[in-house]
Amino acid sequence: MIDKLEMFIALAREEHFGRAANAQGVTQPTLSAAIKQLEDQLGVMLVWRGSRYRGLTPEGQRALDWARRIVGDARSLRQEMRVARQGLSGDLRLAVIPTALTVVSDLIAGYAEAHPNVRFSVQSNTSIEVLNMLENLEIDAGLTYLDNEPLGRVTTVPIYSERYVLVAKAGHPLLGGPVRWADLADVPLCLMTPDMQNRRIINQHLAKAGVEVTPQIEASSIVVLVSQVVNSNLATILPVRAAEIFLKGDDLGSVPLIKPDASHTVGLVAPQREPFTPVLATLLDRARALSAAVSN
Amino acid sequence: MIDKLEMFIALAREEHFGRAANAQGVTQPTLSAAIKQLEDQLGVMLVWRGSRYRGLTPEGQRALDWARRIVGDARSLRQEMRVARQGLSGDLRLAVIPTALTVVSDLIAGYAEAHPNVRFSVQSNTSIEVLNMLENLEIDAGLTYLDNEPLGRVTTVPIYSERYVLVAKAGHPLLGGPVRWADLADVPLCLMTPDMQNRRIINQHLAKAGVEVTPQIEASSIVVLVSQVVNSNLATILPVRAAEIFLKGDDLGSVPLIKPDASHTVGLVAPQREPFTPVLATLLDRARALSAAVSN
DNA sequence: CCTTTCGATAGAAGACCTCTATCAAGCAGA
DNA sequence: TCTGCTTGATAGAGGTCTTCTATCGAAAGG
Repeated sequence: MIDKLEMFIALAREEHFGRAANAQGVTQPTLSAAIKQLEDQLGVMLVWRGSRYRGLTPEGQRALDWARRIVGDARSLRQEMRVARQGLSGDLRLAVIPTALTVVSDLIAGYAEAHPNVRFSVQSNTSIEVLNMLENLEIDAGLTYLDNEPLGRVTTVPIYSERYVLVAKAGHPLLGGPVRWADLADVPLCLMTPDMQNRRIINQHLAKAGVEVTPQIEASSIVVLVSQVVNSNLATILPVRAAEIFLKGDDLGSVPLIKPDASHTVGLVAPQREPFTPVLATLLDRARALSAAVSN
Repeated sequence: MIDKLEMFIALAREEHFGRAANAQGVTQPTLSAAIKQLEDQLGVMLVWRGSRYRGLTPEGQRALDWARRIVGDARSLRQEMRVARQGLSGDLRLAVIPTALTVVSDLIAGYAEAHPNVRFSVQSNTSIEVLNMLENLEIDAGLTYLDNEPLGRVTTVPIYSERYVLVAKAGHPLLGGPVRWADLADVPLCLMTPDMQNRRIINQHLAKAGVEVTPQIEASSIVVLVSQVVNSNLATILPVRAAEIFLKGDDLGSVPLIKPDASHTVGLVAPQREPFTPVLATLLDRARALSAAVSN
C-alpha cells in the first residue's frame, strides 16, 4: 500500500508514467498496475485516463494530500528507528534560494561536526521550487523568504533579515556613499532572473521608487552576477549576506541601498508535521540558535 | 507495511499475540511473523521478547505513535474516497460517558436523518476508556468531560455545561428546595462507581463541602442508579441532562444542588489530526451547532 | 501517411504471505 | 519435582501477489 502511494506521488510529480516508474526504480507496467490497484482499492478514479497522462481527478488531488502525509510519516518512522539504532544519521536534503546559499554553512557547520553520520545535500532553487519540493517530499527542509509571498502549511524558523547593497567594481561612481533606490534609474545593472523571488522583491522596491530598470544581464546564480560586475562596469543588487563573501578583496565595492531601507526575513521552512524526525528537529534547533545569535 | 502496523497496534492494545492475531483475523504465526518483519525492516526491537508478551521497548512505544498516525491516515484516505464515491457513508463509532448518553440523540438525530448511509455505533465507557480508545483508533470520537482531567492531544468541541441535581423518590424529605452539598452528610445515597469521572467530580464537591459519604450502592450505569432510587429511599446525584429523561412521571423528584453551583463542561473529543474525514468533520459541525443552540 | 510517444495488456518467473502442524519455554498446581 | 497448560517461535506447503519482458493499440506530430 505504501509503495503504491509512493508511486502515486511520483506520478503526480513527474506527470508521466514512464518517468515516474523510472524515478521509483520499477518498470512502467509495474507503475501502471500499482495505480490501477490503488484506484480499485479506493474505488475511485485518481488519474484522468487517455492515451497519455492528463492530470489528477479531484479525488486524485485529495488522495495525493493523504498519500504525502502517509508516506512522509512512514519515512519519519523509519528514520526515527534508525536514529534509535545508531544515533543521529541519515540524509538531510536542503533546497536553498541563491541569495541564502552562504548561510547554509553557518547553519550546518556545527551540525555536521557534531553528527558525522548525517549527510547533507544542498541544492539551489527558486523559492517556488523550494516549496513545491517540500510538498513533494523531495527535500526535508528549505531556506527561503518567509514574509514576502505565501508559504502554505509549513513550519518556519526566521534566521536573518535581508538588507540590500549595491555592488560594483572599485571606482564605480556610485560607490561614494549610500544610494537611494530612486538613484538607480539609468544605472546599468545585472540582476537575477524574474523567476527568483529576490528579483521580484527588487522589482517591487524599484517600482515603489518610481524607477524602471532593464538589466543588461539576467542570471539565476549570484556567482554569474558577481563575475559580470568584476569584468564590466555593470552594478548589481545583492543582500548583504550574499555579497559579503565576494567583498574580501579590493576589486569590488559596495554601498547600502536606502530609502526605503528594505528588509525581508529569510529562514528555514520544514513540513508542518509533528513530531519532527530527530534529524530535522536538530536542524530546527540549530536554526533557532542561529537566529538568536544573528539578532544579538 | 500498513497491515503490519495494524497488527502491531493490535498487539500493543491486546498485549497478547494470540488475541491480537484473532482481533486482526489472522493466525498467531502470521502475526508473530509480521512483528518480526517489522522489527527487521526498522532494525530495532519493538517488543520485549520472552516466553510471553512483556511489553514494548522504548523504540516500540515511539513506533506505536507513528503507527497510529499512519494507520489512522490510511483509514481516513479510504473513508474520504468512499465518501467521494457514494456520498457520506460508513461507520461512526462513538464512546460516551454514562452521564452524557442522553445527549447522543441530540447530536446524531439530524445527522442520521440527513445521511442515512452513515451507521452509528455508540458504547458507554469511562472517560479514561474513551481517551484510550480514541488513541487506539477503536473509536472515531467520544463524548466526555473536557475540563476536569487531562485529555492529551485531541480536538475538543464543548457542548454543554453539567449542573447537578439530587434525585429521589417523590416525597423524599430533601425535595423541598435547593440542597447544599454540605447537607448530604448522612443522606443514604447510591452513586456511580469510582472509576467514573462523574463520581470523582462528585467526590471532589463533597470533600470540598467537608462531607464524607459512603454510598450504599455503586453502579456504572445511571439506569441502575435511577431504578434503585425508584425502589428504595436512596437518593442519587446526577447531572440535570442525564436526570431529565427519568423525571417525566411523578414518581421521582429532583432539586438543584447548590453551594457550590458546580459546573463541568462536557463535549466531543476527536483525534487531533487534520484534515478530518468528512464523516467526522460533519459530526464536529453538528456538535458546534448544538453547542451554540444550548448556550442560547 | 508514417513515425514516435505513451500507456495498457499478457504471460511467466519469482517473491511474499498465510496457513496448519508442531515445538520449546515458562508457569501453576499437585 | 512432576504434569499439564499457556504462550509464542519455527518449519514447510500452498497459494497469492508482484514484477519483469515483450508486445500492442491509440494518439500526436511532422
